Amino acid sequence: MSEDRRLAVLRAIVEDYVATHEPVGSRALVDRHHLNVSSATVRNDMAALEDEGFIAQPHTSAGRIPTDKGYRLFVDRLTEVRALSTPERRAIQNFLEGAFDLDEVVDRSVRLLAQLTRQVAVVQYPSLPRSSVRHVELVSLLPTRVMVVVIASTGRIEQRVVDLDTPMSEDGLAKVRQRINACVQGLRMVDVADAIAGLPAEFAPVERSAVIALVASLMETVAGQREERVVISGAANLTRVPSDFPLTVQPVLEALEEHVVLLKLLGEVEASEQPTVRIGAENDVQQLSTASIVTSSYGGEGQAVGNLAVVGPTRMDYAANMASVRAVARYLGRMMDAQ
Amino acid sequence: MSEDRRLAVLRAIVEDYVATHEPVGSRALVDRHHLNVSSATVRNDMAALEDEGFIAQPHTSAGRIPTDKGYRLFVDRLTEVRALSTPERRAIQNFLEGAFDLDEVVDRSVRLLAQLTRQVAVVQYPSLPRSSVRHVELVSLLPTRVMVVVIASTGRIEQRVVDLDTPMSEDGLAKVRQRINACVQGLRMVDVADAIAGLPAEFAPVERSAVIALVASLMETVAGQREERVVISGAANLTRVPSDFPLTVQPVLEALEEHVVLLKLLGEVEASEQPTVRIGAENDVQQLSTASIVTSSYGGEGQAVGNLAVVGPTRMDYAANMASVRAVARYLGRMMDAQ
DNA sequence: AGTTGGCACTCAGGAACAACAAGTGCCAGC
DNA sequence: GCTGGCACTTGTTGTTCCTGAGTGCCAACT
Repeated sequence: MSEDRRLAVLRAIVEDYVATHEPVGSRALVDRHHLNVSSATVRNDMAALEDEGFIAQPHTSAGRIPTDKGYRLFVDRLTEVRALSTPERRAIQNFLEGAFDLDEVVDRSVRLLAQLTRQVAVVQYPSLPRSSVRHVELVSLLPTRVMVVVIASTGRIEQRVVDLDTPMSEDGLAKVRQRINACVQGLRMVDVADAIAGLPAEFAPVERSAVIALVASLMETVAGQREERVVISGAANLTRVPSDFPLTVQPVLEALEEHVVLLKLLGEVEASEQPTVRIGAENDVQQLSTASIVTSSYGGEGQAVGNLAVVGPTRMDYAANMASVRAVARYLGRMMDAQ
Repeated sequence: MSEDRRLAVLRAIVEDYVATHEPVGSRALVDRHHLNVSSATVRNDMAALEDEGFIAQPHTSAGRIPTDKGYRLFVDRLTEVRALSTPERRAIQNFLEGAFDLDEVVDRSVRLLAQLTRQVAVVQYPSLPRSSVRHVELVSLLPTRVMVVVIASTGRIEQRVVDLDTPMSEDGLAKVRQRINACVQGLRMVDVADAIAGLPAEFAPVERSAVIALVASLMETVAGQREERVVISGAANLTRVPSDFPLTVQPVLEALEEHVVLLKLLGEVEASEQPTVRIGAENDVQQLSTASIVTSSYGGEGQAVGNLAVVGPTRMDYAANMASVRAVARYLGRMMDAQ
């Protein structure tokens, strides 16, 4: 009993099941794939695969379906992430390049990804702490009220209003603005706090308390206390599945509406630029134990600034989805630089 | 045959059907509501209501369900928008006031609305053309590249990058910034274009082309060519309906993902601060012909700057949803001012 | 006229049952 | 180690029959 053929059988089962969404039997298998053996032989292999836990039977007289473990083996050993075709890449690029600002880039990316994969797509905004400062702006709203605006290298804009206890003139504000920018421009967000900590000392005592307030507010902003933002698209794709999945569509949708859950989902995999796959119960979000997630980070110049993902049933086309995720992540990273 | 009783019967049918999601028969009706007549009498009334098109039978031997026309009559003549209870209002206010910036206000509003109504909620960002200018900022990225940032009175921030054909110094930029703000601060967006059209003429010829580019970019920004933004929440609520609705959940979800459709939906009703209801086929979006929409505009000081809506099956609790929509619209409008 | 009890009629939904088809496990033989 | 054959299991499909909720209509009552 050759080990190779057993793997080939597993691959065939996964492929067929993904295509048809129906348990696949030994007969159908030999018909559709040119394994040059009889159905009885395949049956023996299947029995072995079942013993090892790679496939399972929904009920005694039905075909087999892959288990999570089976998908895992499939992804690890039997899948090549194939590159997208040139026209496909062109389409992606054209679509993303039409965007004007960050909101639009992110919005288009997530929709594109949902469309390419026909699954639910999730894209995280560039994480503030992981990007750098392009410019800090101080806008005087009232003599004692200033809006602090931070423009990140990724194009993301963060703002916050501060009330000062002593009024500050436009000129004074200009001076502070100038000093702050001199200190922090180009710095990574995480380094900003240290860089400006000493600033208030430079100023005359009458201005100092106001400067302290401004600096504090800036620190808060770059600390990114505020929850990271994520957007999702393609929820409708969840409903487009045959009919037994609908039962599980509600918990999945609910989970996806919880930004906390989403961020956890995206956050777990810090590292790789290569797409990562988590299958069924492998991901810790209980409600998503019937779903698989393909994640990747994105970012310009090898520096990851955010993550994106595709969520779908475990019976998804892993190869295609990994390819799409990788492609969108790359172009998105490139856009971050270009902005 | 009293006209009043016929209306009472219709009301009872709507209420029961909304509660149970099952066709309601004459027997059940007299049991649950204290109409002091026999089921035979109610049957006569029902036959009349059916002739007039207010109710219908799914099949011969079943109870009646309201038609769109029936819901319409119910909403117009039989519904009082009851105010929310004080604790409810308090909860809303507390929840919304915790928000830091516009994104968070909008995000919280839409989630709140979805939670209150247990339907899908949609909130449009404050429309740029309908709000006014708080501040314009010009940020020099390179000598020949400037980011134009417009901060609206609602807290919304819009940005755009311009390439200049002649470089511009920081000082020059400061002068332009100062002049622009002097012209446009506090103006309504629609009036901005006129106000700055004459500006380039004030500047020396060497600077003029750059100023023209900046002014043009600012005009584009306030024109709001860029599509209006909307956010939705509560998609999971669509799946929480009994079981015959699932068939229609997909087109609804799809429609909701199309921002164009959403904006159309929200845009149709310009006017009233009072919640407006569109029932089933009354709204022109074909995919939503099995859904009802409760819309309202919101805005500070009687000035509408955006719309929000709740989308659900025609068999929704209109009174409650109208109350929630109105309440959230009010608080949201108040937040716009406060920011 | 308006209301009511009574009654025959309709029809969706469920239960019970048979026939069927797909698929399996296992075994003897090549 | 592979294969054909065969008995066995079980979900699916279709049929029939029954039940109950609900109706429409009519004759009688107020």
